[in-house]
Amino acid sequence: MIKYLRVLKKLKSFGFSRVYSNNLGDALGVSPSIVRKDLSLLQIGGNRRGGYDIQELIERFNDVLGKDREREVIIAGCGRIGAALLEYREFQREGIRIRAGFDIAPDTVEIDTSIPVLHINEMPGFVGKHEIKLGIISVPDNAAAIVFDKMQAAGIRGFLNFTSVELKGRPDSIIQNVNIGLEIENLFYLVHNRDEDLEGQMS
Amino acid sequence: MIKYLRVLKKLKSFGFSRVYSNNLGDALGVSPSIVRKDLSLLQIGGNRRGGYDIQELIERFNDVLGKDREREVIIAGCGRIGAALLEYREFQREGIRIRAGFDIAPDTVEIDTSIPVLHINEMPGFVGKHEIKLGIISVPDNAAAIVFDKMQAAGIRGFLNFTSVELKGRPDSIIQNVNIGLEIENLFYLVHNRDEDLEGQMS
DNA sequence: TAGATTGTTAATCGATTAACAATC
DNA sequence: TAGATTGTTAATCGATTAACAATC
Repeated sequence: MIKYLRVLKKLKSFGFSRVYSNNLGDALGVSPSIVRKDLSLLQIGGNRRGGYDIQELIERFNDVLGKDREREVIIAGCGRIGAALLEYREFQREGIRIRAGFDIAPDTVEIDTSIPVLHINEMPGFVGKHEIKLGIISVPDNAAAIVFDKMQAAGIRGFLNFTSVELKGRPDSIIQNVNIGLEIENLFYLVHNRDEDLEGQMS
Repeated sequence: MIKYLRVLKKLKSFGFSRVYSNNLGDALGVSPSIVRKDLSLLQIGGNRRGGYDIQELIERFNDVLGKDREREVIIAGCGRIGAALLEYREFQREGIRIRAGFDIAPDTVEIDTSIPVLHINEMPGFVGKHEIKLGIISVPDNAAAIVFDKMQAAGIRGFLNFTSVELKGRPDSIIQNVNIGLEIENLFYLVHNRDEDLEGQMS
């Protein structure tokens, strides 16, 4: 999805103006068929000879992805990971704005940024007032469930969960897990069983 | 995969000794059929009346996942993210050991841990000497490719990539991407298009 | 026109699920 | 034995790929 946009922008910056399902697929690591299907799904027509117009694609993707809307997020838990995210430049570059960080001990958080760090109790009010819809959870595991509930009650509907707690939310909440420990465990497994070729099928 | 082990340990800590494909599936969020298939793939037999023996499953999973082997990893790039990972407790708890961090300016890295932070030039020697097979890449995007190449040349075969650069490696290297920006972008998209119900199919 | 690429349909593939005989 | 659960096969579902007519 967003990968399309990145590739398209890169292509544009290289001076291309049109692209074939073929090229796009290569760049994205998917088959041309999939590209064509995706694009027709977005109701973007190509030219049966000259491929697709890059500028047109970019505009349509910007539209679909809501790049023009306000894209704001808060962070709950400003420990090691949370603080690193507060200072993470990538976000600005992508047009994502971290409105605030929250912690039970905001005074102890030392970060080199102008983003305010407030007490967790102020979170619901802040979220309501600014109509924030997305939140990052980087609190200790044992606080995850409580903080999650509070965030949901405050109106947040999209969650990036850095804890290893499996959060169960309302049906209209979307939870994306980033479980670094699990990721590494899996890597160990894959690297060790690469050649042995045991069951490569299991999830 | 590793999730099985977590659930099984939890069940054990609750005092259970046997479990049904049914229960396990619920806990894992998959169907009983899948559990049965996975387990038979691992060549673990159950009892057609009493389900599976939890202890037996744990042992078998420990074996397959290589929990008993040395599980060591290095971190290249000790900036915001890298430093946070160096101090990340989850790893120890899971039996993963970070042997060292590497940076172009190791002196400037301030971390509250006994893990050594060395100059990136020492990385190949260190990796070779200790036979490290896994590495985390948390350098700036523009250094990603070079560092990746060096790591591969040094013998690392499993990578956790925190940059937004698409790394292309040898066929026997395994690269796992953790792209936080992309994750968030996707969340924005999902939250906004949840109800509108535009194409929920695209990758 | 001839050549090339789209848009779309049909075929393939793989993974999930249902179902049920085997059996503890 | 009767009841319940496994192990496995067949059916279903969805996603990917192949293929090709439409057409620029």
